[in-house]
Amino acid sequence: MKYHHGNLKEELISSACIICEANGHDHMSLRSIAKEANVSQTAPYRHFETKESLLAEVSKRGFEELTDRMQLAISKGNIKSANDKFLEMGLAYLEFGLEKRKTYDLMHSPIIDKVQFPELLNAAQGAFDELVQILKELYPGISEDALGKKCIKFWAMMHGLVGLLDMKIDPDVGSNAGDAMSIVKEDFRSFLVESLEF
Amino acid sequence: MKYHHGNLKEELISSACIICEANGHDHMSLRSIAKEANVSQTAPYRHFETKESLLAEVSKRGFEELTDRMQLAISKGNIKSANDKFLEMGLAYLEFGLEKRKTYDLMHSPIIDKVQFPELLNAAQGAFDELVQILKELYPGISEDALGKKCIKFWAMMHGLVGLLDMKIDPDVGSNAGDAMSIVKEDFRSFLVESLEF
DNA sequence: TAATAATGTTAGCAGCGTAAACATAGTATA
DNA sequence: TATACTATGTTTACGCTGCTAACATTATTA
Repeated sequence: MKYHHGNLKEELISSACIICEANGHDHMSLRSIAKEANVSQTAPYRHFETKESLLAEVSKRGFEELTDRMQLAISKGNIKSANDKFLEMGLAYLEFGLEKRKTYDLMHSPIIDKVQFPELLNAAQGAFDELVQILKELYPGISEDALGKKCIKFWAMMHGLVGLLDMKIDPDVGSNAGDAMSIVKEDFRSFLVESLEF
Repeated sequence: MKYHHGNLKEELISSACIICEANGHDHMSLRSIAKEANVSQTAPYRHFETKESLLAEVSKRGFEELTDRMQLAISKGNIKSANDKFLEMGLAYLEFGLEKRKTYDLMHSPIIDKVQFPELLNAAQGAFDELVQILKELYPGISEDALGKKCIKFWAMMHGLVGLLDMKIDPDVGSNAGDAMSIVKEDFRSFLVESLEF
């Protein structure tokens, strides 16, 4: 057993990512992460000033993965039109939110002050910029003001939809209404198409 | 100093509401609440099984206040049309999210499993039902399916907008884009009117 | 009036984030 | 190569946390 680990920082981060998605960021302790890496409880403090800064790193990687997924979604060979790209991107966003729900929660949790972590802020901005680009493509010649509004609306709706997932609140509008997400899932494409007509 | 407090449960809840909105639910300890009520650290356990169940009560009251605000907004004397009611309700929702941001965060935090607290679930459903009612009024004769979709979209967008507030992410579409919320605030009404045409 | 239930206190556990002091290993400089 | 310096690890300890168990006091009910 050598004294120096060699790759501790990276191992702590990836462990944190796994534990965060498994247990949720609120059930994740620095000590348990250190134990899993077979180092002492305080070893992480040689690489992260606080627990929050480790969480910020996890959050940052979440935004990076989200960005990657959105880029990948619109760069598929068979996707041609801006409209299709828009749909695929929306789906990619929702899928990320569904599959990495706990990480998604961390990314939007108020416990991390993004202003204190410029790299995190940058990663979050990067994901948002993907959306801006596709909307620019979709509405060529649109005014900046109108584009800004469309971005906000679409982003807000996507974010709100993910939030609805585990709210367990039904749009109780009738006997066979079903839960919110099933409605969205059933025909997400037509759902998104409608929202294009904001 | 009498042994029995007399009204401890209620005092703990209202203290918790205040501390939650002041510090955020993640910077709120049972012990500090107990101290503020001049009782021992463990006294709260005679009224709440866990800390989570006290937070559930705070969250529930948040949803009740939100519901009250939305009801109040549409019952003003000068509001007549369904369209105006819809706008006022949207404003009321956003205002609540702005003014009680920390409480709003708790209400949507994954740390409380709403399924474990039926009364909380009920309160949340109550707020959602307000929206359903107004949309029913706005679109008489609408199919249940279409109504469900409109509810989801509108709710998601409102929720997403509140979330945007402290995301510090700009829709960076130009030099004078301004931040997301200022765009919304500037002309929230026209913003909402547009989203009626989902 | 006596038993019981409700509601408070005290003491103590294990886990947490974190700071301080110290140990070891790798790196740069003389 | 010897030596200083820096990076990265450990040990110990502090105060705070949620929570449990055992006990004390008061209110209610039979």
